[in-house]
Amino acid sequence: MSSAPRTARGRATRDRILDSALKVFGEVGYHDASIVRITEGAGVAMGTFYLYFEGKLQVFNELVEDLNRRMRHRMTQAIAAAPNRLEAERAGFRAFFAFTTEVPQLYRIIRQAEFVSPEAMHLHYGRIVDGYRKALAAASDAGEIAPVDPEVTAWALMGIGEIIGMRWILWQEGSDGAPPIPDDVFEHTLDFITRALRPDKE
Amino acid sequence: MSSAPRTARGRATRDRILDSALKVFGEVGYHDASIVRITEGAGVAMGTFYLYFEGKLQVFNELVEDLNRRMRHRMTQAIAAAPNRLEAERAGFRAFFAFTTEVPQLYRIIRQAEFVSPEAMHLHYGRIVDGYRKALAAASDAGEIAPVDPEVTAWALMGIGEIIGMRWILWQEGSDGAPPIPDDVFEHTLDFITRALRPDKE
Amino acid sequence: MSSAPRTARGRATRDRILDSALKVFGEVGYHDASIVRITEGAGVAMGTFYLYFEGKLQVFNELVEDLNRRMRHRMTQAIAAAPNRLEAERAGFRAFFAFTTEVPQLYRIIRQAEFVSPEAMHLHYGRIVDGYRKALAAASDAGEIAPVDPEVTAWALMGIGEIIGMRWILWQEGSDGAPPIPDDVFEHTLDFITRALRPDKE
Amino acid sequence: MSSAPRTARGRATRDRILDSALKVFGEVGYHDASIVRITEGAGVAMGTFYLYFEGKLQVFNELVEDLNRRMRHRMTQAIAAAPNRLEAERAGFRAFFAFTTEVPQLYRIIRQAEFVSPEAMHLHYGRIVDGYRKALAAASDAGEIAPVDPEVTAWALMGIGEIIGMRWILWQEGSDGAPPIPDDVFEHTLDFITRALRPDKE
DNA sequence: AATGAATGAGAGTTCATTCAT
DNA sequence: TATGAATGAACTCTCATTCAT
Repeated sequence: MSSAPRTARGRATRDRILDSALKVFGEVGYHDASIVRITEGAGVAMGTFYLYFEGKLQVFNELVEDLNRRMRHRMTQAIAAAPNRLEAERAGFRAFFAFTTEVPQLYRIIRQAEFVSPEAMHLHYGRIVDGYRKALAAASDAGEIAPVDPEVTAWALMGIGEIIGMRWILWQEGSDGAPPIPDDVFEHTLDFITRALRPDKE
Repeated sequence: MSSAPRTARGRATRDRILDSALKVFGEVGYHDASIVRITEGAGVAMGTFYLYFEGKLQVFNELVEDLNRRMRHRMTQAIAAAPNRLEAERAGFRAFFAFTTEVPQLYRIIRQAEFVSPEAMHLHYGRIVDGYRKALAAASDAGEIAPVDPEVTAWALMGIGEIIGMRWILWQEGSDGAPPIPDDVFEHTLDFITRALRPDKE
Repeated sequence: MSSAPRTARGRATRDRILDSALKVFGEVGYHDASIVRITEGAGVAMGTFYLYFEGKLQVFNELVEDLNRRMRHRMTQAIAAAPNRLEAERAGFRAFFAFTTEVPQLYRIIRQAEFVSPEAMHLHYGRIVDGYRKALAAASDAGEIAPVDPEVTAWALMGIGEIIGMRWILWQEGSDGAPPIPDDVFEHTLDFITRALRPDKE
Repeated sequence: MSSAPRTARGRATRDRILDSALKVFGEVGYHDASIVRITEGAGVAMGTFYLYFEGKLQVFNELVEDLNRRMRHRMTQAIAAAPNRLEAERAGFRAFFAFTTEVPQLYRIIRQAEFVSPEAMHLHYGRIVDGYRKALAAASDAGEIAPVDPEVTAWALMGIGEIIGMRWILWQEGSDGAPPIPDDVFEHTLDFITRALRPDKE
């Protein structure tokens, strides 16, 4: 039976396992990620894994949850000071790409979740869209952006971010980690988004 | 050793296996799809599978290849008569959504390919982008659309199609198949794309 | 998934596994009986086990069922010609001890069932008692034996058979199998039973 | 290394572990009884177990030993005042059933011992039979009972007690413990025994 | 062309036991 | 005296693939 760590040592061990799981899931995928490989990466014995996690699936779900939270946190922080929606988009995408340069596994983990843990996946997208939709609705009402449908637009923007990041961050990943998104790609992406969102000139 | 079917009967068997594989991969995913399940679905014995395919991975690759070809064919056909790029986008997206309503598994199969067969995945996206990029470059040069970066724009559009279709086709899938995309979602999506692409008023 | 054998070869393999399971369960007990050991004893690979059985527990249950059926069959046959209940007891016990000399594992398997598969155990005892009770009730009514309570008496007789057989057959087991029950033990046992059952002299 | 408790506190801890072990072994059986579960039941940490016991097997043996001693003590006490063997049987069975109503686990523990610790099991049955045999031999010589074979008779009586108690005490066990044996079952059982033992009328 | 019995490496998971604290 | 984190051997079970028929 897994249980929460009761000591500082236990907490550290648990974190090392979670870190290792992120790397292994990101590298070889859920199915080819074996518990041994995860624990070896964490420098502990196999049984130790089960002191802290109920099983392979639970650690995966926890990872998705964790990444989602951290990602949204980073984006929220980045957006805070933006004077309007278009600036907010720029800051938000900047933050998103920066985050996934640090944790390129995010793309892979989410896409895997389709079969591994659909609930986790729906939660992930759902949480992002929820916030996005409200912000877009407000901006649309305020005339900061064109009168778009907030729901569809939120999904479209999310789809753009995902595929661009996948193409220019994840797929460029080398042994020394993922590169930042090229400046021109970022600008072209924002051009696209800006055109799609900016209010029509009267 | 697998080999090409020499008789009509053989061809039919092979097709039934491929059909079954599409269903099973789409339903439970590559890893949980067992050869027995695929062959049972095709109404043949397990050994028969290996008469026509070299293994599980090969059948997956063939499936991706096949879906990609059929999808592009449908889109090309649909676009043929379009008078300009914006109309072509409308027709192309219409065709794409129609195709994936028939074969919603496409979304799942492609997203799985990330780990199952990265080459197949890159080929899939690559082929689509290649055509897209050229068309966008031409349209951009011709002033039919705004002066966008063809590569980034192609990816962005693909990302939109994928996520919108996933959300409103795949995820709405019931026991009687996937529904067509709702009209308003389709229109909102095309509003978004149109705004992003239409040339600036001078 | 396990399934019934479809060919003669399959049937033979299944039987060999069942035989081996009986030996191994009887020798080291359910928990220390590993599937590998069972399959090695049957001369097949581990995976073969799962072609014919759903798991370790299922094979155990099947074994209990099988032993119970065979045992009751042997006893029923032996009793058939008995002129009265006391003779039937003699013939029945004779047959029971003969059977368990051939299959001394019976004692061990049943006693294990307490934890391994209580349902199987209840079924085992239940089936025996059912028949016994009816026979005793009839004999009691007919005045062939004393006016005993059939239920309690059935259990008592069963308890006697089990413990005497365990003591003088199972525990005497050597490498060359279990010995028959010593004649005097058998006679003493039947003396005891006879006294307990015979009608009071008027 | 385990060692005898040196303080009153240690003694109490040890007893709590033993109590918990009895419950757990009785409930889920030796193999499914985990040390954690036993220690949790005793309200101590896992490591504490090994301060007082050498291992799982040792605690099991100690339990068998303990139960055997307590059971025989209760029966000896109960029999002490009996005027003859038949009365002694009545008192002894009464005490046995009373004891196992308090500790129904006894049945389960003994039957498990077959594989867990054959020595413990033989010792258990051996000790009971030893006393029984002598008493029966004496009673037989004295003409208090029929001229039975003491050894076989001792085992037969033990077998009766075990199976009747199992059927009407252990198997009736509810969440609030085991019920006493029903009066009529007790009387029928003693009828059976009495008939089997009473001296022939001359 | 088709079958399905057989294989065995490899997976996730459990748990008695040790030992540093 | 007591703790609980850590270990790793051993377990049951799965399934892609082979091959005799």
